[in-house]
Amino acid sequence: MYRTHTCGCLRASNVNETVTLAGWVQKIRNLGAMTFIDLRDRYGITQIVLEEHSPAEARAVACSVGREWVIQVVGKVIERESKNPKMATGDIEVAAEKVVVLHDAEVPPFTIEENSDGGDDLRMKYRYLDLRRPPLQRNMILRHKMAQEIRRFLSDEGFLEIETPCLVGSTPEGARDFVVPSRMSPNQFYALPQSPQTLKQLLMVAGYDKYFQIVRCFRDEDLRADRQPEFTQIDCEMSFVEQEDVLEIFERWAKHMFKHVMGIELTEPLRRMPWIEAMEKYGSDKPDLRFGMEFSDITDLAKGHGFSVFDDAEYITGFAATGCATYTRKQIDALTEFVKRQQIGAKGLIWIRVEENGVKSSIDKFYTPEEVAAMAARCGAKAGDMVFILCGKKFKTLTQLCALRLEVAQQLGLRDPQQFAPLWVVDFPLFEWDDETQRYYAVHHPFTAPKLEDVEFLDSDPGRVRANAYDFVCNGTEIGGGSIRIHDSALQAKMFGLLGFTPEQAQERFGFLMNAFKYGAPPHGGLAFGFDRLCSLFGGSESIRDYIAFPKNNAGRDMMLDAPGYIDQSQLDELYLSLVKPEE
RNA sequence: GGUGCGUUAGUUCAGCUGGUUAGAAUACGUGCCUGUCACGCACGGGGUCAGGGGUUCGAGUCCCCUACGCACCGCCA
Repeated sequence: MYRTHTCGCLRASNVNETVTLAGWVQKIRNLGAMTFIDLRDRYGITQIVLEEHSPAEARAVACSVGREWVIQVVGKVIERESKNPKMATGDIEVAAEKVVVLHDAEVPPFTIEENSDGGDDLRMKYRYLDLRRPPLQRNMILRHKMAQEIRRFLSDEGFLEIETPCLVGSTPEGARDFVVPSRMSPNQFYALPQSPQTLKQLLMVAGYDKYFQIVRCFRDEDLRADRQPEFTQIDCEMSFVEQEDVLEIFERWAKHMFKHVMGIELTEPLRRMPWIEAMEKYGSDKPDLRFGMEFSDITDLAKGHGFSVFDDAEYITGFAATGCATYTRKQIDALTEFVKRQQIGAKGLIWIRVEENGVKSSIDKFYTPEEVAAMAARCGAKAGDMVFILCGKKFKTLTQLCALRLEVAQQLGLRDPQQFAPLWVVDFPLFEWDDETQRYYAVHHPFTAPKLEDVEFLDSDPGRVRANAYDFVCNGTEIGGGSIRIHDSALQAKMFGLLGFTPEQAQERFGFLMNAFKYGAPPHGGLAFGFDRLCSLFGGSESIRDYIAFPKNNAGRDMMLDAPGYIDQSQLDELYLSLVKPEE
């Protein structure tokens, strides 16, 4: 037997027991005649002690080991002479009688401690060492616990966990597919699923009216801190439901997760915000509601006073930055530079400083103090606040102001990861017009059902049609989203037409789904949550990499495996593939 | 496809306006030490300043290119 106990479980009540422990050497403190070894496994650290009466062989072995060696220790649990209240096992130590080296170790490239000294890339290359560290272990445990709670809740609600394939057909629209060549079908390719969307709809046709799956999805797009090329979704679908049914059950699910994972009771119903309100008040379809600073449309107040910047703008909007009247010229200039950066692209920033005795602004020469004060009042500014205003094309301006709002909130320390502000964003538009290709695209996907009351505008004004689609948003992050699907063949055919598919193209690309519907499709809908994002939300980190055991780097590479990599010519031959030189 | 920041000891970093032999902390090695737990003390080894090119009497430092890393924009139905 390698061990009788873990390194985290021994307490004063175990004193006088003879135990066997095994683990990694965290630290050796050799005081000459005495040697202390901190022995670590994922359960904790136990101090091993050797002194001059310890067996000579054990002492010799103990003095020879280094950091991260794997050793086994047999010894007696004794009460410590000097206790360590900072350690769970701090009342006891194990007086070693025998020490066995199970494996030696090279000096690790970074310290395996709570706060490592290693940089990101080094820790990624030696991910198996990074995963030994307590913070990563806590993250993996959190992820496990969350998966357990997801399964418990959904299973109790009658959902069946059903697996769908990873080798599927390529879908032309949406994200780029990862493709897999087929040896048995020369020149043909599987694709890895971007999500099991159509498969779960087929499960609804098959009568499995409550389905879920914690499932890996693949998208060959550029990465971000919150985006990996392979990621995990909590994928759910239900039959015979309307939007209200889906929101109800997954609101209970969300509250279950907050309660059982985080210990947070959410008693109030979740706020539901129409998409247009989210855009106009927060400049985003995923608003951060941990703080206020909502936007107000001041177009009517600002236009027509001879200030050409405003007069030429389609939309003028601003918000009151709480307590920022004290901002210096330098700070305002820094924020102006921030909004003018290429990624944001605003032309400039207008400000109004609101104080007890009046207002001062960057547009004082175009407006009377009363007119400036009216704009500030519209934005809800109180004495001590600073109003920031942007103008231009409506949605572009709103998006720019959103970036500023989040930046100001960051500076004010309002984006507290311990605080949670979840909500539903509802009533998304069904279509989005693309200037470049001069056609409408589905905001969500082509199976999303329009709102019944908006169907009449499908032909006359597609941009006005709202979808039965909804997102679960928390702290400025989209955690999940879904929709009621179209289950009517005629409406689905019309949708494909509006999205620019000929009936033949629609049949070729989505025929398997439309054909299935012919055999009796129930009304259905569902949603999917980003499991990695949910983990990082609960865990309090910005990056989902911290919750994935073996993540990819910025360029989509696995730095530990050094993948992707080249394959043998024989493998290529077998797959009927030949390579071309990338362009220089 | 694009923007920004970064790359100096095993590691994390400092290195000013270009100027003698590139430093600190930590880690590592050796020795001493009977109650440490960030042990202490002493000594020691450790550098292609990411790579290449340029400017200059002289480049870790300035310029250009490349590679790599991180963040972001585009992209992500």
